[in-house]
Amino acid sequence: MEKMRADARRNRAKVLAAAEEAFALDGLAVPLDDIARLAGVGAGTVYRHFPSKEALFQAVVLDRIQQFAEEARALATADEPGAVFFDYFVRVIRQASLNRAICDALAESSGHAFKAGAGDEFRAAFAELLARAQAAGAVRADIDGDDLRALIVGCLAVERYAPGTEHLLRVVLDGLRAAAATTA
Amino acid sequence: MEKMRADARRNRAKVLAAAEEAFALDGLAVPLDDIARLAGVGAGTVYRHFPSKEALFQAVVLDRIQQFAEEARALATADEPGAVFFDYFVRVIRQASLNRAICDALAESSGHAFKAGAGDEFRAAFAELLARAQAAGAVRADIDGDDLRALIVGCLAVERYAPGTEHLLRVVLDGLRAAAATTA
DNA sequence: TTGGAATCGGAACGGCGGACCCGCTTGCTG
DNA sequence: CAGCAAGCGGGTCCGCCGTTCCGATTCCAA
Repeated sequence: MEKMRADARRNRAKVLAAAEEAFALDGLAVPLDDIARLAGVGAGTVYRHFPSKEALFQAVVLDRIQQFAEEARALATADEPGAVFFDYFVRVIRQASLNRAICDALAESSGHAFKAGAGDEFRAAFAELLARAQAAGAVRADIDGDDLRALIVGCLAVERYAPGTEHLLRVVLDGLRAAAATTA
Repeated sequence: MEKMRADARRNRAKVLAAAEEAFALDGLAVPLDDIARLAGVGAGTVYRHFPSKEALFQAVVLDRIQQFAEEARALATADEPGAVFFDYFVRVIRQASLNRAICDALAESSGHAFKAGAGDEFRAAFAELLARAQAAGAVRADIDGDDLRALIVGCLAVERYAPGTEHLLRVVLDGLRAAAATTA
């Protein structure tokens, strides 16, 4: 990895940058040729550095997901766990709706996507925030980490279907605040 | 349409039945060849009866959507508008999560899908139920018919991502019940 | 029964997109 | 500076899918 030829390293970086941009805009749907063209290289060069389109995608989103997880861990000891939880939830939704790559990554059926476990890290860290908020009585109790992830996917679908409708996010947030017993 | 040859009419019916089954299972993603095979006819026969795959899809879902609209109109004069609204909402979600075709139909960016206006009929009828529930104070006021459709799409995304998690639907329902001012 | 037209069915076409390969280029090393 | 291996690129193959075409078949009416 370190003893690559200089031009190879340069091209690898160009491909990563182009992929980040292209995936952010159109998600996994972007053709690999477009990424190659944007990077100013041939498709073969992309395959020299990454075994498949999927691998390239994961290389692009992995550190962003880890960033999310890191951020969540840093917030795990904060005061006001309720406010912290909701702020974080909103931030994740906002980031993801600006970046189709994150969207697709979160929406992929859990399991085969991040074998490195970045997805699990994220879910675990988020679940910790959730548990604290629940302990503080700020979030209903009948929800767990997996539910949270599903809700995020749902919010992203709403955002994609009707962009710029932030008040719908509030519906979900209020639903999370509600006591479980409210339901008929 | 009436003076078709007997076998033609029979084949048309077989295609419609096969399409209904296949679309219900896999949505628009199902290859047209599969539908033809399931119907026991050739692809050419499908195209004799429907100008495109999209047209076939609409022929399949159109009357179901209209059925929804009809049902909503029938409920528009019922007592207890709040309960009626929530029941209807849940029923739509349930039906759609059992039928990928309805799912895809509702998720398609509004506009080019049902030029006959079945989609608009549905939205209008649902909006009427919504307005009555809001007038009765059972649903928050900062929501309109389009928001509702977006929420449905979101709920369907949740259901598809994590099947069988009905309690997440309750989160949204409780969010709809909540007064708008609850949000920080 | 039979002629011919409507219908059938699946082979063929075209476009798209992911993966691979091979002749040419380029940069490292001695 | 020269030689060679690593790297490059895009042309190519392959599979998938919507659509079209046409020879074979079936139905209807005279």
